[in-house]
Amino acid sequence: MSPSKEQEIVAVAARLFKEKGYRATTLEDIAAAVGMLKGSLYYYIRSKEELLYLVVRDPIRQAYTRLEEIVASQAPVATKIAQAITNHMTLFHRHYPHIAVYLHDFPHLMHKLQQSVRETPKQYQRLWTTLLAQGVASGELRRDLDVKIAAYAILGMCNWVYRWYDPRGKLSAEEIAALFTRMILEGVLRPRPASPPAASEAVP
Amino acid sequence: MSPSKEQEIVAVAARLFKEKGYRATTLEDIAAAVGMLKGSLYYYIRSKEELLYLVVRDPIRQAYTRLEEIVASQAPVATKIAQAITNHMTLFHRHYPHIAVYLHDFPHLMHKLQQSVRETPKQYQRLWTTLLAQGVASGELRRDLDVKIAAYAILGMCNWVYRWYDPRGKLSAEEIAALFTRMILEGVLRPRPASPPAASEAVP
Amino acid sequence: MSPSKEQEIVAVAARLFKEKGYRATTLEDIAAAVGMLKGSLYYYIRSKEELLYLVVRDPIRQAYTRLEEIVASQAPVATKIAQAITNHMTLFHRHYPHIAVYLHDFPHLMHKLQQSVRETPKQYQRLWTTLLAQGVASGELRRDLDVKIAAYAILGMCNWVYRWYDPRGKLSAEEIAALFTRMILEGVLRPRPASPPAASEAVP
Amino acid sequence: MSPSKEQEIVAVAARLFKEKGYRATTLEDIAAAVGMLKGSLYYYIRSKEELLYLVVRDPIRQAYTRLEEIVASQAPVATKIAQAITNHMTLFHRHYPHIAVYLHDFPHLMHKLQQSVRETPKQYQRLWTTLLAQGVASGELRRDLDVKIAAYAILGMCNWVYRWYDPRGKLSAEEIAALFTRMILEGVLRPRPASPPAASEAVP
DNA sequence: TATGAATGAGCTTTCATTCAT
DNA sequence: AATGAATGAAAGCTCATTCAT
Repeated sequence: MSPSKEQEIVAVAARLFKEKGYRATTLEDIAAAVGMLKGSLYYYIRSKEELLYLVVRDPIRQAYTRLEEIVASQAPVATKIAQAITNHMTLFHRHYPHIAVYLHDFPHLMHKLQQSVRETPKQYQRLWTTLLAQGVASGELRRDLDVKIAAYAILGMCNWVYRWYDPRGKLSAEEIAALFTRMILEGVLRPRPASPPAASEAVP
Repeated sequence: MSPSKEQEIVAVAARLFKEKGYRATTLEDIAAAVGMLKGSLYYYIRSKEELLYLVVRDPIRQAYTRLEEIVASQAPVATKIAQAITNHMTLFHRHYPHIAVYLHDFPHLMHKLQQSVRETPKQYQRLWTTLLAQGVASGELRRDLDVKIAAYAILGMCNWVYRWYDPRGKLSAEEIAALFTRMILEGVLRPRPASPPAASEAVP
Repeated sequence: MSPSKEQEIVAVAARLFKEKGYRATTLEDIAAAVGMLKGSLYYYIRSKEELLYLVVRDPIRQAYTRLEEIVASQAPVATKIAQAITNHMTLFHRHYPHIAVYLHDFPHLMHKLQQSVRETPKQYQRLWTTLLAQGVASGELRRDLDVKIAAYAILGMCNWVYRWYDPRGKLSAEEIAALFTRMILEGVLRPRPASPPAASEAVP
Repeated sequence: MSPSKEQEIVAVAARLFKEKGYRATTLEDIAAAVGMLKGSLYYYIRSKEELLYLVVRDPIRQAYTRLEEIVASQAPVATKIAQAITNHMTLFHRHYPHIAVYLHDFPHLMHKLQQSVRETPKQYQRLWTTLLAQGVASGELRRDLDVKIAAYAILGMCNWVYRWYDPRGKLSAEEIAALFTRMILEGVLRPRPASPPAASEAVP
C-alpha cells in the first residue's frame, strides 16, 4: 500500500523542482529529502533528466487526453469551455508540483524532453483554438473573435495559476475554474441593462 | 552612436537568459556572443548576479511606475484597464527578453534580486486588484466579481505573453492589447440581443 | 589503524600551507599529495577556509589551555617560565606544521578565522605579561622589568622557532626550551663574581 | 623634492604588502592607492615580483652592511650586541613596512627573490653567531652558551617586532633596543646580592 | 604618462555520475 | 538495496600582464 520508493523519489523531485527549479535542484537535495545518499538514487533512476521525465509524464498525458475528449464531444461550446477549464484546474489539484514543473521548465528543457514527451504546449494550444473556432462557427462566440489570441489568453490565465496556486488555499480548484469560466465567457463589465429604451443605445 | 559595450553585454545577456534560462546560461556563452573571453566580462560587470539585475531593473521599474499612475488617474475604469494592458504589452514591445527573464526567473531568484529590486510581482498584482476594486465600487464592473482572482486571471493572460510573443510577429503589442482588453471587459460569448424586442433574434 | 582520509588531508594541508603559504597552496596541490583530484576533496571538507581552520584549531587550543594552567598554578615564577617555554616548544614537537601555519598566516587570515577561532595571539601575549608581572611582584624578577616588552621579547624568541625548527633536528624541543629558559632568566653574559669579597674572583 | 612616482609606488606597495600580504595584495589595490589604473603601473615596474624586490632591497642591504661592520669592529662584545640590536630596531624605525614584508614573506618567496637579493636570513644569522662566538671566546659571555641557538633566540626576539611595532607607538626603536639588550645580556631574574654577606638573603 | 580594454591561465567550488562493496 | 568514495567536466571568478592609443 505504501508508495514504492521510486514513486516517493518522483514525488519529492516534483516538489523540489517546483520550489527551486530543475537546474537549481541537486540530486543531493532530492536524496536528502528521501533519506538516502545521492549515489543511491541511481538504483532507481537512470539520470536526473529521466527523473524530470517521470515527474511530468503522467500529468500532462492526462491533461491532453481529457482535453481532446472535451473538444471532440457534443455539447454547447460554453459547456465545453467550462469543462476544459475545470480539467485544467483539476490538474493543479491533483498533480500540483508536477504540472508546475512542466509549465515552468518545459521551454528550456524541451530539447531534453521532446524525445520522450510528445505532448507539447503548442498542441494543447491548438486544441483550445479548435474549441474556440467551433464556438465561432456555431455562433455561440463572437464573430470577430481572434481565436488564436483568445486561446493564448485563456491558456495564460489558466497556466499562470501555477504561480499562486496553493493546494491548501481558500478556493478550491473547481471554484477557481468557475470564476475563470465566467470571466472568459462574459468578461468583467457590469452588463448594461437590456436595450428596451432603445434610441440612445448606439452612442457609446 | 553604437551602444556601449556594457549595454551590449546586458542586451546579449537578456537574450540568452531568455533563451536558455538564467542558470543554464554561462558567462562563457555571453562572452562568446559578445566576442570576448569570459574573464573579460568582469571588466564590465561585478558578477553574474549583477548582470541579471541590470537586465531586469529598468523595464520593471517602468512597468510599476506607469501602472501606479494609471491606477491613480481619473478615468472610467474600462479605460484604465485598457491603458494598463497596453502598458503591459508595450513592455514586451520595448524590452522583450528583459521582461521575459523577469517573469520567468523571478520566483527562483527572488532571494538574489530582492536586495536590489524592490518591485515584486506581488505588488503589481495588488495594484491590479485595486484597479478592479475601483470598478466594482463605481458600478462599472460586475458586483459579484472576485477582484483578487480576476487580477490573477488578467495577470496570467498578460504575463503569459512572454512565452509566445514575437517582436517581429504579425500582431503588434497594441493590437494584442486591444484584443485582450475586449476579452476581459466583455468575454468571448456573442452578446444576446436584449431580450424584449425578441423576434428577429434567430437571424445571426 | 591508518589515519582516516580526513586526517590525512588535514595533515597534508598543514604541511603544504607551511611550505608554500596558505594562499599559494592550491587545492590541487593538496589533492595531488593525497592522491586524488581536487574536486574529490570536497567530499571531506566544505571549503579551503575550513581546512585552514581544521589545521590550526586543536594545536592552538592546547597551547592556550596549558599556558593558562601554568600561569594560574602555584610555583616559583622561574619554574613557571620554564614550564611555559617548554609548553611552547612541545607544540612544535607535536604539531609542527600546524602551529607554523597559525603563527605565519594568522595576521592576514584573522578575518577568516576569527569567527571560529577565539584564541588570538594577543591573548597569549597577555597571559605571558601576567606571568612576568607575578614575578616582578614577588621579587623574583627585576623590579625595573618592562613586562610588556619582555613578554613580546620572549614570544618573539619562542615563536620564531617556527622558522628554523626541524622535527628531525639535532636538538629536541625540550633541549631548546632549556636553553631558551636559561637565556631568558640569566642572559648571555658571563656572571661577574660578586664584587665585594674581591679576592677569589678569578676562580670560576 | 617630491618623491618620484616610482618611489611612491614602492612605498605604497610596501605598506599594502605589509597589511595584507604579498599574494593577497593585487596590483589594482596598489594602483588605486597611488591614484592610477593597474595597467599604468607597468610604465614604472616590470612585474609584481620586481615590485617586491624594490620594496625589500635597500633596507636589507643596509641591515647586512651595518651588521657586518659591527661584527668586524673592535669593541667589547656587550657593546657590539647593543649596537647590533639598535641597528636592527633602527631598521623598523626607518623602513617599517619594507622590513616587515621581507621578514614575513621571504621564506615563501625566496625562490623569486634569490636571483636578485643575495642577503639571506641565513647569512644574517651567521653574523650573529659569529658575534656571540667572539664573546664566548673572549670570556665576556657564558662559556656554555650555545651560540647558534642564542643567535636564533636573539633574532626571533628582534624580528618578531615586525608583528607589533608601531612607528607612532609610545616606545621608540632605541628604547626597545635598550630594553632588549639588557634582557639578552642579563636576563630577567633579579640578581642575587653577592653571596658572602649572607644572612638576610632569604627574605625577599 | 597614463588609460581602457582585453587576455588567458589558474583558482575555488559544484555536481551528475560511476562503481566496488 | 544502499553506501561511501571518487571522478571529471564545467562553472563563476580573479588577476598579472599586454598593448594600441
